[in-house]
Amino acid sequence: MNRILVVDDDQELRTTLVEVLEQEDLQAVPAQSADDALHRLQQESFDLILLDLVMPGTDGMTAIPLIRRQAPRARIIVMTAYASVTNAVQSLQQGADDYIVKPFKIDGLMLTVRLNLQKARFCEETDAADLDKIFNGLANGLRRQTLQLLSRQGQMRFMDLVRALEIEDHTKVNFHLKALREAGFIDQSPDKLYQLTTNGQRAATCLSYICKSLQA
Amino acid sequence: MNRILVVDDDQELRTTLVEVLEQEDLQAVPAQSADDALHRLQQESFDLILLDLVMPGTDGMTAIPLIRRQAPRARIIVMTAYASVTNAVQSLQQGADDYIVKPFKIDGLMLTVRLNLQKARFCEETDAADLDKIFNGLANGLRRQTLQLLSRQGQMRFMDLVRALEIEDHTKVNFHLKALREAGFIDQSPDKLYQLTTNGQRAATCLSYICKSLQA
DNA sequence: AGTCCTTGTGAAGTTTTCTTCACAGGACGG
DNA sequence: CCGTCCTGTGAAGAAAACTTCACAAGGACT
Repeated sequence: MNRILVVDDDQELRTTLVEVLEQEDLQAVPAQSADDALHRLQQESFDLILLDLVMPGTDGMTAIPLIRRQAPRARIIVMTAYASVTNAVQSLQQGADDYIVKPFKIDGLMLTVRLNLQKARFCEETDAADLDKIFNGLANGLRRQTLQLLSRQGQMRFMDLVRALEIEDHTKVNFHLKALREAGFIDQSPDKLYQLTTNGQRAATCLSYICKSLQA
Repeated sequence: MNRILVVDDDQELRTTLVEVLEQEDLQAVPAQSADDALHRLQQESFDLILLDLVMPGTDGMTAIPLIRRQAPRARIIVMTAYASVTNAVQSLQQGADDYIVKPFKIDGLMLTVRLNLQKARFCEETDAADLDKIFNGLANGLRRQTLQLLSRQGQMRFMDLVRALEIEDHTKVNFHLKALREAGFIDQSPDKLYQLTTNGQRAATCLSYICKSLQA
């Protein structure tokens, strides 16, 4: 069952939210302040956090990155009565995942909650196994170069790839291509051209992000 | 010099923006549509992209993830005359980095541009480590868990770490800690507490970024 | 002093990954 | 038809990564 942390200083709203969520078969825990929430996060884990922005003590905006650090996986949904474009942008830049404006209809909130839980679930599924695959794919220099090449060129023939990589022994390249194929990063078009799969593109994107950030 | 791509279907605004940016010692290139922009991104690279949302052809919102894919490291700033909280949230969820409302004062725009370029630069500076080292550090599941743990907890004693990882044989953990230490990702405080180094934090950030990008 | 727990080291052994080599079928030009 | 290049497979060996084991110094507690 999904666990939700409700952070709001307004006791009435807090308990209402908890009740509503529990009616929907979700496990909800109330927290009356950001510090209370952070404290609770140290002990238990949550899938989703409903966070009020305006609170006494540590305010919600400040709390977002702190929460994010304690619970990197959790979806953070900001709730606020003082909504503005600037404020919404800032919230998301701080690391929130969604933003809803008070007062809201219960239905609207539940939709948002469900949507975010679904995204979280999708993330979990892709998680452990895929991560290993990605890192295995990216663990080798030759494979990284291959992904980058294919990402840039789109499609390539085997020997062109070998020459672009400047490897004498083509079977060595073959070995790594096989590894990439088995990891689901590349496949071959009917005419034998190698190309990235969707997952491969994803991995290449990860890679290029890291690479670029490493170049001074 | 920083390179900026200005994507707007309004010719007048487009040229004005390019002029203003060039006056500020930035290299600006105009694009009249999302497709034009994507095409240009295939050939040249940009540090920052000013993107109008409402355009004929592929609209800006749709273009965001496509641009993001071509230029994972570029800062994307959305400009729109039809601003709303919902629209801003959606833009950022799609992968934009910032959002400004038309009409804007040139000063305000420049501030936003400068701020985003600075963030981009900061990102670049933060990673000076070696790619192989990062991937070696992240190649192993146990090491990834360790980095994440330390990133969340700050400092940990050896045996607490071992127990948190649920590994029976403490020497196994020791082996990987040594690897992480030699890779420069972790070190030990005088009282033997393990903690992330600056590079380790970078690696952990990379890791969590990758996790995140798997959700997208 | 004796007994645990913590925090290690180093070597031996195992597993995984990578490289190299030997070979082979198909395409294609001459 | 012959040689050559493309595209591949599979096995054997080398190298790297990982695990396990044996052991030990230093605290802490009794």
